[in-house]
Amino acid sequence: MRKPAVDYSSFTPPSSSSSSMKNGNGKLRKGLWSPEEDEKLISYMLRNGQGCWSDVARNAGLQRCGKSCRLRWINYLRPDLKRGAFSPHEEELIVQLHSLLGNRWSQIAARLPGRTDNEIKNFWNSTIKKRPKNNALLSNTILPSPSDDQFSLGLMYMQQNHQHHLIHQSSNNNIFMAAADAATCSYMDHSSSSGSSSSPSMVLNHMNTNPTSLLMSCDMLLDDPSLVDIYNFGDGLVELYVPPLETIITSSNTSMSFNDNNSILEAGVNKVGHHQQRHIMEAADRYSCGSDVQEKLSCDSFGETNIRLGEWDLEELMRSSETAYSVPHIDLQ
DNA sequence: AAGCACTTCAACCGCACAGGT
DNA sequence: TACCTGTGCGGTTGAAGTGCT
Repeated sequence: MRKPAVDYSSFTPPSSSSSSMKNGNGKLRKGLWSPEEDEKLISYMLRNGQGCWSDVARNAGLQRCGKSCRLRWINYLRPDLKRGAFSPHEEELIVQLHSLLGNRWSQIAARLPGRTDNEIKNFWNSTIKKRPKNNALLSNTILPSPSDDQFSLGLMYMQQNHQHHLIHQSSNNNIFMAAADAATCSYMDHSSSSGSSSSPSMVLNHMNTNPTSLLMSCDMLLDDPSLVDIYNFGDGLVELYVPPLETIITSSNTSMSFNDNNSILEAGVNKVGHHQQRHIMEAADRYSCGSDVQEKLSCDSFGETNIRLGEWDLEELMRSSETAYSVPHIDLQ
């Protein structure tokens, strides 16, 4: 049941006769999409781009709800989707990301360009989940933790030597994730610029449940010139690995403008450097706590700089992560 | 060839959240 | 403040494909 590639060259935008765009009797279709429906949606999206999905359904002449159109486009028709089986690297990445993020499929998918959350979710449920536990991980790091509780306990384990508290599923978790992401990104920069041979893995350290102290921890991580020491696996130091989202994005787009409408990215340099601050802001934005981070950083403006983001060798990271610390799997079932 | 069991994956459902009124 | 609408997410379902007997 491998999905076929979509041939966009065969789609010719229909002459936009508004009367032909109207729905018929108003009865919405369900179930599998026909090639004709696909063609209508693709043509409309290529001509008009994404707008209100209800309007898309209506204006494209589809007897579908907007939600269905969105799903079809995102999961199947989008031109930038990657087709075919998951590569071993993608597979390992999914396992590692799932060990950290749990069933946050959209966040996992965001780090796998061309893959959708639905695709990854299906892949996980049909393939990886069914493997014996000791085969679930290809080489390293944390065992998959299918529940959020396990995820939380894993984090608690990571922090126990610092007498920190359990990070539980709460609004604070977004900030934690932002800080964790930022720490990762910062490390990536640090590692690449210093030529460090340390494992390019994610550090979840000095993190706390309190959003403020968490952000301060993040600042500390980013400001500390001896950052690399954090990765030396001393007592209480735990290494995990999550690839920074933007480094993956830039594998296809080598530059990226931060002068968009996003006010968060208009922040500048104050307490931390450009690079580090950008990581925090981006991560914060991803985890919907941008205002908190912005307040914390109280920054100026990035200006209109197009920032070339660091390239990232996935294979190298995978090799390096073999040294990563393992967090015990805690089965709560 | 037919029937059955299993697998895959597209699509739906229900819920949460944000923004507008 | 309450309600409505749009959007996004994770869980689940069921149709279609595949393999085995």
